[in-house]
Parts: sequence; structure tokens; C-alpha cells
Amino acid sequence: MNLFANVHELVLESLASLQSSRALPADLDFKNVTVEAPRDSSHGDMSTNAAMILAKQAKMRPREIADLLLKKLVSNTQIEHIEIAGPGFLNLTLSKSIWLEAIPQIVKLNKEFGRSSIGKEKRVNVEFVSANPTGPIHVGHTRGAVFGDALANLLDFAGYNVTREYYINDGGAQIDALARSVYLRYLEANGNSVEFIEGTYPGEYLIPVGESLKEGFGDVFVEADEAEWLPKFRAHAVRSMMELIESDLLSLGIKMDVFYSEKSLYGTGRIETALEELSAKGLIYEGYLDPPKGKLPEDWEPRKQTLFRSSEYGDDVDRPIKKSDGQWTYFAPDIAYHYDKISRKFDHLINIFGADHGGYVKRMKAAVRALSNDEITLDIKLTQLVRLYKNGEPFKMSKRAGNFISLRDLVEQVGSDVTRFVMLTRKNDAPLDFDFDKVLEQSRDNPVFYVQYAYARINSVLKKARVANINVCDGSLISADMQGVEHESEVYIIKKVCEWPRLVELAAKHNEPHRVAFYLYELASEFHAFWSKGKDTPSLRFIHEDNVMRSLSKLAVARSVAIVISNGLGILGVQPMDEMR
RNA sequence: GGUCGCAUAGCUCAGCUGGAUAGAGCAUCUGCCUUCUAAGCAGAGGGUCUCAGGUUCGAAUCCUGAUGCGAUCACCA
Repeated sequence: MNLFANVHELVLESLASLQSSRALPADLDFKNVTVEAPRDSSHGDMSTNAAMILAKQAKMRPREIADLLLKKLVSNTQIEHIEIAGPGFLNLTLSKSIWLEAIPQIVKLNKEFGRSSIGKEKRVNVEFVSANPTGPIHVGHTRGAVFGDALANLLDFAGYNVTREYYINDGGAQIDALARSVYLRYLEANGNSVEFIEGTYPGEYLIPVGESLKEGFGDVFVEADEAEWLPKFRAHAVRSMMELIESDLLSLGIKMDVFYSEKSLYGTGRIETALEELSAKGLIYEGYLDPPKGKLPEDWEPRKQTLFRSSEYGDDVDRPIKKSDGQWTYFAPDIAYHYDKISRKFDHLINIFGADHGGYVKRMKAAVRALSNDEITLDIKLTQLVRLYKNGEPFKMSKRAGNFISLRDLVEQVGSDVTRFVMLTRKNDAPLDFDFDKVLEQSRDNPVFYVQYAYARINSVLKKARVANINVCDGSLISADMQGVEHESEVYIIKKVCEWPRLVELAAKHNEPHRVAFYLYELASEFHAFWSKGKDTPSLRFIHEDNVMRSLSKLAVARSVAIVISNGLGILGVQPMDEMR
């Protein structure tokens, strides 16, 4: 059920038939021919740019082509009116019945309305969050988490086969630091007093971990050498942290499909295998890097390192995969990890990084291109910073001041729905202000409540209708006679609702879930506007106790709005609310 | 200095991968609760889309350069 797609199809068919009758040249590219709703509704329901797109290719005047197309389309019974406008737009007005008939179909499709197959079941891996397993998720990760999850939902809705994945950085030195910190908590649990020196994690969230280790091991490691307890404590600490992180994510409604351990790459030869793959292509060498351009770090010195020739694949410089002491850099397991993703036969990879990781984009893309022989594309989305505000003042977090806000704190204070919606009302590549007071304000300033309220209002109407003994179950609405919709402002809403499938496809194509949020806001706005018209114009109210047929057709429209809001909120990961009091 | 991103109303931001007279919210001003939820609606004012070139039927959108802001920049993850 996508009227825009139908008309687009119709336009393309007409163009093809003009080609076969030689009215148009044969070799034309229709790729950029679109059918969309014109901004100004006086220009009709839909508008196509076909004539202008093709004018140059066909070496004809736009209006000439528009005229040919018009003559082709004018016989179609679905189209009530058609005209050429401006530089060559073809403006179509569909017959009203087309719009009316859409409503029962939408109600019937319900949760499936808007679901698209443009993804063609292609396998997409979305890697996001991937926060270090050294503590709870904090606010800085939240945006990436919400964006990644919503993007995954969106792609799923658009017909992709999506895997949500979290890469656990459990291989590096920071895990030793974590294990040592846990050890301190373990000592503490055994009655010793401890001191957290620089380079350890003093967070209280490790206290229970220390206690559980005491339960498991008693005091056997209190006097022991580090070598004895470190491996055990590492593993236990990582497991505990991941449990913490998983439940943090769950509080935002996020569930990963795969948790992939960096550590699992070590000692199995998998890093070596991936690097051999690159080596075989002549992309690995021993060498020296040029000093960074511009101002030189004070302690810079030339070092011989094992390097990946990422500059051959668009990176600015080659990148080290081994440190000067022979250890892998973080980049080496990352290469192996992505090699593994490639071997798992994904068609497309998406990584969500914070803006502070922008510097790794080129090298990661280079690695994937090299490893997959340019066959698999890696897209990296950067989420910009979230600036926190409290009482209108910028709110600075610092570990030392102890006012570090965890995701859990945030969700407990403002709720999952608000957090998610607000974070999605911005393009991912623009910074976002998050004002604690504003998001909690239940006003029209707050888009979450605005959209939720529209949904709740619809529910309220349906409830009232039931009280008035009108059967408003979906089955009844599906068979409603839509002739009760008389007013153009009702048709206006229907048109907006019918844009939903097209919007899903566009948002998915651009990987921009925020478009869903904005669309829902617009839809809610139109619904509220329509609602209020019922005040002055009783005929526009939904319930007419003296006329069930009329009520049903209007209620079906309202129901279709609720369906779209529900489906849209589903993509954003926000719960619709039946009632707001 | 290199790289990436951003620059649209007083403020916060959309702008449908180049379309018709650039749109919302907040703030300011004016109206609307005996009515299906006023957490709402209707209306007014507010613009050199940072600047300069370029591409073409047509540019806020694409390209080049400048300016400003943010992130990042061997050896950490």
C-alpha cells in the first residue's frame, strides 16, 4: 500500500510506452524521476519532475515531454485532474475515492503498514555502542545507542535483514586496569582498606563485583601475586561489566543480537590470518611514518613499525598495526573483527561511532575495502556530542567531581521514551542540546508529549465511540463505508498518512531515523488541528450518534493516524501511550 | 597546520539525496475551554539560507575557495 510508489510506477510505464511508440528516444535514464507531494497543496496531490529530468537527455523541451506524458496519463481513471505547471512539473490530482479506499487497507495492514521491501532481505550489520566494558554506560554513549537501535529498527522495517552487534573491547590494557580495580574491591570486601591510585577505576559499581569474588574465592588471593589472580579477575570483571551494560541497554529497550569479543580474536591466529590477507595484497610493510603535519608533539620520534598501507584506499597516511614494542595496536584486532564480519557474508556494514572517533573512519573503511576486494561497503555514521543542560546552564561532567551521569541515571530521571525521542529529533551529525528541565516539561515545547498526546486522543475518541455503542474494532473499521468522509481537511490527513510508506523508504535509504520523528510531529500537528476544527464545526467531529456509517468512516481515518504513529514510534523505540492524564 | 562535520528567523532546529512563494517550535503580540482531553487550536510579526565564485532550465541543497564554530591528529582504546 504505497500510493506514491503506484503512481511512480504508472509514470514510468507511461514513459516506457512513449518510448516504444518512438515519441521518446530509447536510451533514457529514469533514475531521478520522482513522484512526490508538492509543498503547496494547490499544486495537486502529487507532482513528477519527469519532463524536466528527461528534457536534456531527450534533447526536447520539458513542456513538450510533459505534454506527451499528460496525454498518456489523462485516460487513467485514478487520476482526476492533471496539469502542466511551472518549468515542466506535471501535477496530478487523484480521484478522491483513491484516497478514501486507502484507509480500510491501512487499518487492515495495521502494523505492517509502511513496511517496505526495498531492503530485499539484504544482510546488514549495524555495530553500535561498543563501549569499553570497564563500567556502566554513560550519557556519552546514549546517543549512539539510541541512534543505532533506531536505525536498525528502521532498516528492518524497510525490509533489510538486520543484525545488531556490540564489539566488546576486552583485549586491551584497560581490562588489566579494570581487573586491578576489581582486585582492590575484593581486598576491601576482605576487610582491607585500599587506595585507588591513578589508572584504576574507583567507581562504586565495582563494589559488588569485589564482593562476589570474595564469595567465590574467599581470601585465597589476598596475599597472592598478581599473575595468579589477574586472568581470573579479568574474566570475571568483564563478565560482570557486560551484564551491567546489557541491563543498561535494556533499560533503553535495546537488545543486541551479537556480542563479539575482541579477546576471542587473540591466540587463535585470526588476527594473523586477517593480516596475511592484507599482506598477500602487498599492503603490509615495515616502515617509518612521517611526523604529523603542523605542530609537532614534543615527544615525537621516528619509530619503525608494522604499517598498513591504508593510504592506497583513501586514508591520509598509513596506519600502524603493531606498536614499537611489538604488541598489536587496537587497529589490528579491529581489522580481524571486520574481516570476520565480511566472512559472515553481510551485504553491508554500518558502524556507529562517536564524533571523537572520526579519525578512524578512513582507516576502517580502507581495511574493509582491502579485505573484501571492494565488494562490501562499510558506512560509518558519526554521532555528534550531546551537550547537557541543567537549569539552562551547561552541565559539565567530570569523573573527579563525581557528577558523571550514567545512562541509568538518565533513564531513571527522564524515562526511556523521552530520552530516545529527544535524541532522535536531530540529525546524527549535528550536535544536540539535552536540557533536563525542558525534556521533562510537559508542554508543546516537548515533541514527545505532543505526538503521544495525539495518539492518546485517538484512543480516547475510540473509547467514547464504544460507549456510544459504535463497534470500532478494526474489523468493523475495515469494512467501513468511507463515504462519510466529506470534508477536504479529512482528505488532507489521509494524504499525510499515505505518505508514510514513502517516508520510511526515504529515511531508510538515507539512514536517517530522525525523519521519522519529524514526520510524526507533523502528522500529530495535523491531527490536532483537525481535532480542533470539530469545536466550531460539529460535522467534523468523529462521533455522530445519529449516523453510525458516518462515524465509522471518520473513526477509520483516526485509527489510521494512530496506526502510523504507533508504527513510527515503534521504529524510534518509543511506547505509544493509550492515555495521558 | 592536516582531516571530518556543522553554518537557515531573536533562540533551538526541519527542509523529502537540484524543484514552484524557504518551513516548524520557543520567545513576542491577538483570539479560542457550557463542546470527542486547552499537554490543544486559529492568527500576526520576524529571512541577503555565513561570504565570494562556479555548474544549469532552476541552487539553502552539488563543486571550488574564504570566514567562523565543533571533533580529532605517531606511540592510547
